[in-house]
Amino acid sequence: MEYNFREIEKKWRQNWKDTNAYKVSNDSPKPSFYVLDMFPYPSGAGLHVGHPLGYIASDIFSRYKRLKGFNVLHPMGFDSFGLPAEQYALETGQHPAVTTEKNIETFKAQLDKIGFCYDWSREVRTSDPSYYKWTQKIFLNLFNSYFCNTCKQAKPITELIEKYKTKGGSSFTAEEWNAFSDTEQADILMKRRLAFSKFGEVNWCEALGTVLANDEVVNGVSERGGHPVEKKKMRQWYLRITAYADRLLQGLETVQFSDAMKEMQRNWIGKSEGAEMEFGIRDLKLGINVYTTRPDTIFGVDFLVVAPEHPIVNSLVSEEQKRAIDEYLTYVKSRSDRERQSEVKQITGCFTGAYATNPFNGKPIPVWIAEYVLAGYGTGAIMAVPCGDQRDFAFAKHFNISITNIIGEHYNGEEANSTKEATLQNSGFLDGMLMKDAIAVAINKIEELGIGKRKVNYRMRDAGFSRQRYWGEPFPIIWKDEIAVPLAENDLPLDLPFAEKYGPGPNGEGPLANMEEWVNVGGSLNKQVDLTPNPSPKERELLDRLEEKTTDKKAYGYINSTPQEWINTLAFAKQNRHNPTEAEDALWQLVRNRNVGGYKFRRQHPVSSFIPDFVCLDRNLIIEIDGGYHNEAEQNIFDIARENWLKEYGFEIIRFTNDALLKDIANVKKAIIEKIKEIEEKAESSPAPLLWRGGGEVSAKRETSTMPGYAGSSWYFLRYMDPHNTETFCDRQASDYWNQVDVYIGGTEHAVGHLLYSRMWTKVLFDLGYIGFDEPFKKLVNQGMIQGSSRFVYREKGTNKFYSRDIISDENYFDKIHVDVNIVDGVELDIEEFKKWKNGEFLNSELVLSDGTFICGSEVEKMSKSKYNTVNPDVLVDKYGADTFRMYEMFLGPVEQSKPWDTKGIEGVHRFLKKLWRLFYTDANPATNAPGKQVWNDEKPNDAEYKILHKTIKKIEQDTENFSYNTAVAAFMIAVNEMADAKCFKKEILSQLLVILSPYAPHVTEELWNLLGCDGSILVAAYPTLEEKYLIEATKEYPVSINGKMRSSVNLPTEVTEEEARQAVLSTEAVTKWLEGKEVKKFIFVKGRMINVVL
RNA sequence: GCCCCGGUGGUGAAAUUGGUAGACACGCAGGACUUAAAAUCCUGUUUACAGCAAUGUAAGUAACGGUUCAACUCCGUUCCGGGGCACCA
Repeated sequence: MEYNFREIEKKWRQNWKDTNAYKVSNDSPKPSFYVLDMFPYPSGAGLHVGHPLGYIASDIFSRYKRLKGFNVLHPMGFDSFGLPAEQYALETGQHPAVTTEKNIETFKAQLDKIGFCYDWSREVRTSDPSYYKWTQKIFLNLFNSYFCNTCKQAKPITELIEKYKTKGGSSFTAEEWNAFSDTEQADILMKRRLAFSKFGEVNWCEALGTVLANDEVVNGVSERGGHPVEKKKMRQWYLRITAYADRLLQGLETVQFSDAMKEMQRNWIGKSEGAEMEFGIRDLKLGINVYTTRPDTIFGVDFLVVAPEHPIVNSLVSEEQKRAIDEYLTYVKSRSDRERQSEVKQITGCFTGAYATNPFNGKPIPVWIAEYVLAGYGTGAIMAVPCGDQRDFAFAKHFNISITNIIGEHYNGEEANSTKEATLQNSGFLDGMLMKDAIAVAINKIEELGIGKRKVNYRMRDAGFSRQRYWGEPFPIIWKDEIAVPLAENDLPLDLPFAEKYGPGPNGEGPLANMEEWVNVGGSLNKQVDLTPNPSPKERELLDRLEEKTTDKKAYGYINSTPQEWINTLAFAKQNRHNPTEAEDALWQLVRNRNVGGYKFRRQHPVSSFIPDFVCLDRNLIIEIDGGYHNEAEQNIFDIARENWLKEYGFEIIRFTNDALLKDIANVKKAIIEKIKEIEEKAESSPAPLLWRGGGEVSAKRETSTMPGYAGSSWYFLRYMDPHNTETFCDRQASDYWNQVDVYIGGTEHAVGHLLYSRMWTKVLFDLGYIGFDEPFKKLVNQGMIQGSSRFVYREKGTNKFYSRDIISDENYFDKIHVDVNIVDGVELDIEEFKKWKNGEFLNSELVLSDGTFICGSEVEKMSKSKYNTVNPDVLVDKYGADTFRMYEMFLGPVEQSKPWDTKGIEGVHRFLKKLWRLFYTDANPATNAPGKQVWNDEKPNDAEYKILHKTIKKIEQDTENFSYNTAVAAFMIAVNEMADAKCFKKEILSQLLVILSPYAPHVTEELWNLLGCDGSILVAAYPTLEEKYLIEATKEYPVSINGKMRSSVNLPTEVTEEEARQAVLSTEAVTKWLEGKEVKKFIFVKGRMINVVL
């Protein structure tokens, strides 16, 4: 009888399947334990040996915990929405649902071969409607929630609406709120929702006609095809993860992640504390807000720098600098993100001509613009302190700006010094203070003077949540006019419609936009949402008046002729708003926030089918800003006709030319105020009878984006707890029972993506009361990457001759070609296989050998099919069995460590299992055909044998708890070696050894367990209890050092006293030799450890 | 540039609170069994020097320095490798 792993493993896998051995119940008196793997994306390539590393580690831990008496949840599923399937569909026309299904089957078959203890009845797939129904539901929870800034948690948006209705908001009263139209209210609410929509920049690839995700853009060109990619503003969905920045930081204190992982998350969140303060601009009634973390350096400010994109720039530029600034702005616009990033060290900038005033010493400070200041961080403007900041220093040197030194000798004139330890000089009221102390003093002063305030900034941005893609969750959102209307819960799931083509839609929309029937819900919409317009009281009044006046609305031009036209008008207006001309922006800066006359102005706001540049609805005033083309005769006629229409609606119109406005904005302001006064004095200043809403047939469109890959993975760990629930995503009882994931195993590549998003979703669900914990993962273990070890053959350039690596002196004369690692033994090429490889591509090549062998070159690279360095676990499992494969992967080294794969050592582990087998049965003798015999027996073990066992139990427990599996495997080897040496074949010992080994090698241990005649399955055996009494030693071999160097050893009773030890040691021969003629200065005795004699 | 994590035999790697550096394997060398091969078993394997040998002496955990009776382990400086962030004020 011998270790026939193929039969054994097949037999037990079937048995475990038949008996539902891995099925886990939510109803158990045992304590719960949750071990989770990061679920895989089912790619077409299948598994390579790198994938199972983490799965094996978690499987061992699950089995161990189970033996220890826990009810262990250890599920697996698939992150099955995503880009590769869609790209594959684009190329081959195969539907992603089909390829995904196929890939999952392959994955499961491969995983099953390795013998994992997953409860497959709990499998989830993110692309399954029964799963994404709940992804959509949670999205709606996010959509219908806001972040309360006082209680720092998510709350239902209905509470906010109630507050607005009764108490108003920060910039409007309750009355005003109630008078707002639906659109206005929706816009305000959108600014608070946790999942929200706004215009944002996306990567637009004109050549591909599509929007690309960040990871599809490499160095400014598309990953596929290498086409240029530009930034484009489009409506996008976002998650307001910034609201949770602080809690995401604090939560890190409560979880066991590696320091590196925590650090990465902290960096990503990028919290910085400082102050925001205003610098007044001379001769202009303007101020520039800057953000700084070093207010202590305020007296060292030599210039201000504003981001080129900052809206204030236009108002700052002086007449003399206008040309230069325009040129610089043109230059900045011409620069791609790629250039800006790759040429960081290149210093560019331009002086605006404006001067700010240092509020503390009145010093004039030149204001510059430069691309090194980012519009998106802080206020988009900085105070530059060249003596303390290297970038500011380089800038000052480059443009010859004089540098003020406020840190004395700490500044050497050669480079900036960002120390906080210097004593301040030339710093007014801060003089003589240590910089780190001065920070608080300066902030207090700033607040006292009312020129600024303490401010915390985060580098993290809100997370983009929409993709112009097909293979993802559709948004349960319908756009009614400009308002996002959520689907009702019982209309979920909103199924992803079946697609036959996967090309992009119009205007940068995703493939779904091409499916008109699906997109246009219009009149066909019945139960989903009430799409009847709900006019505000003011609108209602206007509508009524209009109804009285006319029966033919279209004749009056009051409304668009079709709903579609109206929607187009709205969209067009929105687009205009986001692409203002220079002059428009300047005027907007002037009139926004009720800055002029206290009236609210809107820009690019539809009035019927017209979109005036600016409109004040309160005073029926329209402001038009004309570019040069308005001088042309044809345009002039149109302008007049349009004015007449608008006048008929009751509007007054004033016009300015671009140039006039930019030249003298103060004058423009005066003109507007005068006009308003004029209107106010008129008797008939009643509001204009206008409509800003479409009429006629009810119409709406579905959101055509889909959710990103991380949507489904942000909450999947909850679904495993209660996977078949049709009432809710996870029953509260189930999540209370299983609670947090106790151990989560996966790679570091998700450090700032998945791990942050799932932490945020957990916090939101916690805030809303759906679950009882606000961190999803208690402990995170990062498995290392298994790299590939590539092999190369070298072909002389321009020939068909290959040379063995060791006879090549200069690689430059050769083409280096990847060769399949599976046809190379170590570095020696299997020449026969090589000739057959790639359908005989190298059949006629000449190989120049050295000493009869052909040696390959080698290099460690990422494991990938294209590098021919992948090793398929199936092959190894076939050859050595799953138990050997599992143990070998663990034996390779610490789980967290990355290492190149090397199949060589697997023999050693396989030998170990065979040796284990021989403790039970001898091998059959093929020569004599004599079968192997049973060697195990029922004899009572002796103390020495108990000692081997319990020593091992102790070590395995420690190592397993610490995920130190490589040393655990070594401990098993030691145990088996010792038992073999001691001829310990006793059932009592062996059966316990099997139990502790079973998490590592489940198949062979189950077989032997049964052969021993033990009860039931080893999967549910009791973990042996450690009995310390067998480990107590009567004597100990104490190492003896002389002056710290190991010289000898002495056998002493364990409970020896120092004095006894001293006498014993000093009288041993080996020691007396060293003592000759010297005096013992010190005798160090560490009980149970060692002895050191100092001479 | 900044922030993490590493650096130990020919190779993968071990080493509780500082306490016998190299466990356990791979590979290699030699041997046993065998007609032979496979399988299995045994011995040796950090380096240098001395010795037939057991063994002894010296050096040794990237480099240098420090703390300590004692340092792979703690501290400082430098070098190398891996990962992350990258104009974040």
